[in-house]
Amino acid sequence: MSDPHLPDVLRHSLVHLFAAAALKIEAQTRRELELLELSPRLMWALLTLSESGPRSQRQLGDVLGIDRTTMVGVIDALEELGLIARERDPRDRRAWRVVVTERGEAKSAWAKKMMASAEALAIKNLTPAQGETLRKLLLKLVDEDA
Amino acid sequence: MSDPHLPDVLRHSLVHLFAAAALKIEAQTRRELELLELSPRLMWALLTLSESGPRSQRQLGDVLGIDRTTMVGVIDALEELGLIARERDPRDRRAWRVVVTERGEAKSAWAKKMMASAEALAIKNLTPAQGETLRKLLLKLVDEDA
DNA sequence: GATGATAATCAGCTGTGCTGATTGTTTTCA
DNA sequence: TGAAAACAATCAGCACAGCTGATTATCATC
Repeated sequence: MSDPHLPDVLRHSLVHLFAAAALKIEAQTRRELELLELSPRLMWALLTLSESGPRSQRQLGDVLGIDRTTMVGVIDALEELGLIARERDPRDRRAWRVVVTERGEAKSAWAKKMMASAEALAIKNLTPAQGETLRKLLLKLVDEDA
Repeated sequence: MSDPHLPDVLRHSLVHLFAAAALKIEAQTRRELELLELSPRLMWALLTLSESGPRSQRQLGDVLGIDRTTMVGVIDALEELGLIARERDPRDRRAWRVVVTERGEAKSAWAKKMMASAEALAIKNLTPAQGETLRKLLLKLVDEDA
């Protein structure tokens, strides 16, 4: 799904257009994330925790669509960076309560700003109005099924 | 990047919206491709060959963004299905000339129709006008850089 | 004609995600 | 109450995809 002379049937297909658009924004995001020393996945986990409050690893994985066994490593990494902490959940001592540290909250705030600016940069050849239209259409397309 | 209760910052982000939209259409496409007994990748290769004429494996890989060593297997698979044939290129006997067989052309025609119907189904909660707007915005977003 | 580049291929490395088993804890319900 | 089932987290090891590097045959250069 790349560039040089892909035939029009494919170049104009929605499958390709979405994939290419996603790629473009992800590339921009990834570049900025390197400055924050976070992988996209770590950022998603951190932001979700920061926005939705403490969760067990299992719950967080369900929300993010990450396998339970893979989640272990993600949380390990965030903990090593001092961005989250594992606390025993007193109401269910099988589970960890994953909480965001002060440092994690600060990083999360930065990440949110960074996402906004990366988006703006990635769609800069659209007018602001077009950008809004695009977002609205995508939300409608993605949100519900019929 | 999944569903149940992703926080709004992420749910409304373009990164997520594009990824989710791509996923939705890919799922639809993949379902229909199973009837054609093709993987997405094989379809892309076949359609590209059919649209753009015979190519060497290397050229085809460049167009599709597929590694030369991976390309070998793709062409093997298509050949086994009788959809393409390897001919020696008389002007450069190092390279294969990959040509689409009659059967491959027939399959390719089906695949094109299938793509159109999968797209239509995937965006059926948009009006036709909205669908066109979306495609136009995506093309503008993706095509050139500035 | 010798040197370096190029197309296709293959063996084997690497990274990512998963299955299945284990440990400790909770829930269920006989 | 206490035995059986369910469940959170973890780990070891498998499976798969994509790639690096080497090999063979051919071409281009000079």
